[in-house]
Amino acid sequence: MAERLPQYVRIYEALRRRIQENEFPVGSFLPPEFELGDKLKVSRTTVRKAVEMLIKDGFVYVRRGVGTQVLDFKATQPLQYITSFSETLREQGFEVSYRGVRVKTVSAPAKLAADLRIGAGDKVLRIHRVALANGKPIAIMVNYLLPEVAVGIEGRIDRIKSLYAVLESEYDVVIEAAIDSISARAASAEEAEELKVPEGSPLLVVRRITYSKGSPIERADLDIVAGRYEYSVRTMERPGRRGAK
Amino acid sequence: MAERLPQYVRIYEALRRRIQENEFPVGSFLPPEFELGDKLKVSRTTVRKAVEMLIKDGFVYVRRGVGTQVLDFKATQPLQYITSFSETLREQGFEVSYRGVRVKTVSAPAKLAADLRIGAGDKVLRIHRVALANGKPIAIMVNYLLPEVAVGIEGRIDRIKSLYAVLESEYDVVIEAAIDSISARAASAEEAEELKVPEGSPLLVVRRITYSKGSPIERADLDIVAGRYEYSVRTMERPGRRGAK
DNA sequence: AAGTGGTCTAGACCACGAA
DNA sequence: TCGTGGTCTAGACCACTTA
Repeated sequence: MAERLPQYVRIYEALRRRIQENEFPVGSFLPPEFELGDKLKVSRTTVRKAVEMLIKDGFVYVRRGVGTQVLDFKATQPLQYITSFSETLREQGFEVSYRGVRVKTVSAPAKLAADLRIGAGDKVLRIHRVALANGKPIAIMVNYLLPEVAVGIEGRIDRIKSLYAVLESEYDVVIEAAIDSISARAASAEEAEELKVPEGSPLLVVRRITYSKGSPIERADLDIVAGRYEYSVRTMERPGRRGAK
Repeated sequence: MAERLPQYVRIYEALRRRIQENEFPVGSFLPPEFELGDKLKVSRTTVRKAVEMLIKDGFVYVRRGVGTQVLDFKATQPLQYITSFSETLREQGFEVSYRGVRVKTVSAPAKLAADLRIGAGDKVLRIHRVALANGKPIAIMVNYLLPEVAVGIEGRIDRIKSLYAVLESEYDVVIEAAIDSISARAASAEEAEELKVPEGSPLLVVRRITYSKGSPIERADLDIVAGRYEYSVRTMERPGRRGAK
């Protein structure tokens, strides 16, 4: 059971833990990079990779000539990673279940085909579900999967709690990136019926395309009852700027 | 007028340009890293920093033991950076203007104070505007600014096209990160009146906290008419994983 | 076996901020 | 002036893929 993680990841995790356990309180400075390198018996380059991860996750703020300062991470959660709708809800303490699961192989209409970079009319696996949080409808979820990605998944959809987790663990699919487009609209009569809300109720609409090995493998369409879910994301500045004037 | 950019940024820009100009077509491989280093007279480490930027922006996909392959970047736009609402609209070809600008110093209610990490009741500058795209109302924008951040900005709000651009260029404020929380709800009677839509129409609600030097400096509340704007974001996998089982 | 990217070293010099 | 982080070098060895 050897640790297979690179040193910089281990150092990142160690520093993060020490920050979270208040060994480095909010507002204090981390030891200088060369000193961390000496103590941990690694080069400064390796320390810097760990510090870069801390920056990306919002734990520290670095000022050249000054030092690396611990931020109030409790108020600045790291959220720039791919999030799963069902897992996010579970983390918030909801019991997530599904109702009305329908699986079908369908021909992709033009927009979907373009999103998945396949030909219009090509077959995709369509999984339609209503997600319930603590037994209450919260979203209509429709996933369109490339058929070759998860062969035979149709037969076990009912027992799946998180589609992404199953893809990663059972089908060796590593999801590397996702693009989410978020908008809002009013619920149609049909959607209102499925979600048990009045027709015309506002819905938060998330359309996600997930990528593995540089190519799209899935599109997910989520129609979420407004007020029961909030989508959060942390964005960062572009690197390599000079502020002239 | 010397270039003050680091070499890795220049190499990143050069590679990106060559990809976009089809010198490296979609699906082809970039030269190996050591070869790029030789040709450009830099170390492989520097080349790697440039390649990491290309990965983050979704231009290439790297496989160990194989090479660095060019992705279909036209379908996978880089969108993980802080975006300005008004600038995004302008890029889409809309003429953006504002109506009903109201500026006022107000006492922060509890939630706002917590978001900005100030005391409840402390003074903040409140800027309330209705944004118009091609003359048509598209969003109610309310910005709450820490008073010390942009002293005297009240008098020139009318002439400001992009708040963030003015903060960066005129007040030397560098916005380094932002956290957006996105939800949906129905328009109240008052909001409907301001936006010229029927009461109860769905709104896309974006609440953003912007950070400079590790601390919050502003909160923006956007209530956007549904269907006229789409929020897009690209998220990535966590680094440092091993898929056991 | 050969070739690729992934990690890491032990230095060096520069740019910036504070004293 | 001094100490910090920012950039960069010229190597080295490892892990993985393909043949």
